[in-house]
Amino acid sequence: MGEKGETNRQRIVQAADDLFYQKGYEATSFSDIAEAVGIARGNFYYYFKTKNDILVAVLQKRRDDIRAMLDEWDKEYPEPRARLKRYILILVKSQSEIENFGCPVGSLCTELNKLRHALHGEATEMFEIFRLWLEKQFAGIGHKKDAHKLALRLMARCQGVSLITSAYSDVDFLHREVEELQQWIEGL
Amino acid sequence: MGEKGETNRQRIVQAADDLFYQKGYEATSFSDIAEAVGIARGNFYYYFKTKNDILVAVLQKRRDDIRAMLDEWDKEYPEPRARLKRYILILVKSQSEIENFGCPVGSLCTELNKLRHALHGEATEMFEIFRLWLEKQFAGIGHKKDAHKLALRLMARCQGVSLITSAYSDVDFLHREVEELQQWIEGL
DNA sequence: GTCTATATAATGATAGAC
DNA sequence: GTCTATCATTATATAGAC
Repeated sequence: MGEKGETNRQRIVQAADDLFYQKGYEATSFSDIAEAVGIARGNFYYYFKTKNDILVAVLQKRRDDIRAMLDEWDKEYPEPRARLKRYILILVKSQSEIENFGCPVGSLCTELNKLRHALHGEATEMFEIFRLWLEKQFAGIGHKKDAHKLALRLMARCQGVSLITSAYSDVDFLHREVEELQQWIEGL
Repeated sequence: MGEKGETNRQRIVQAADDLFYQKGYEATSFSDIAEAVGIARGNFYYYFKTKNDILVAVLQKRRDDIRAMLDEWDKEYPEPRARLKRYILILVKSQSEIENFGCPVGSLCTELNKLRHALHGEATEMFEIFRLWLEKQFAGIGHKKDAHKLALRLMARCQGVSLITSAYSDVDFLHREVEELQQWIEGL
């Protein structure tokens, strides 16, 4: 595997990642991905044998991306409360994507769950990475006992905001809820 | 259109409704629906010409079902606060379906939005029916000015609970959040 | 590593006998 | 109203030339 090959493989995974998010897993075909990357369908199978293999790679990449993002936040924000507020701020920073396609984590988990897909557990792992990180931050502001409950609640509230925002294409709602969530964290 | 025809048509719509919820719209084929009803694929087209036509009928039925349910609640619960608490109680009453497939309204809206489907607006109409009804109840307990904001917030929170519950298959989380939501309504 | 076929199955959809 | 047969298209997937 030389440099060129690695790069092309990465391009395929990135294109699949985007399309699974924007169109959904089922609705995305090999042709869609191949077209987005600019390679022939046949060549496609040199990198991935099945659609399942691509999903494995996409989920792996997403988990890596999430871990890298949380590491960045840990460096940038020393205070646990500031980290919690940064988490909520994803909604604002990704508002246009959320308005169009909802949350990439939540919508993929929902779809794979309905498909009774073998990789549903790997998708939920994305939530788990966030949850464990959020628990640490809640514990850090003196809610060690409630950390689990609060972490799940915060994720759920952000999921709800994402879903309603995309259903209504209403970013004003998103901003109102982010404000309220920030105040909630502030007051804990 | 005789009685038998009406009944068979209703059976098709009911089967499609269930399958769109449990498997998703894209993942459900004509064969799936025909098999569930117990009729041949060919006969199927006597009732619906396109998959789009079935979705129209399913969305129509869902909206009718929601309106009928809210009318029932209006009769059963005279107090607006009791009505709001009844709304939240859907989560508990449908807990096993939610654990397996999430919220039928939210997940269909998300999928049709990603597909850039022409009927996405009709799906969001389901949320609108709930929202208008919730607004009335919030206004009825003295939150006329905040009614819009609170209605959307309550729907979003229930969506978040449904999504996390299904991702984790964690009905304990659902019960904890329902308890918290009931207290929130109680304290308003 | 990349391409052009091509195999195979399933999909949405139609025609027409009964 | 119901069925069988069939079509066109698209999907995943493979073989093999270059």
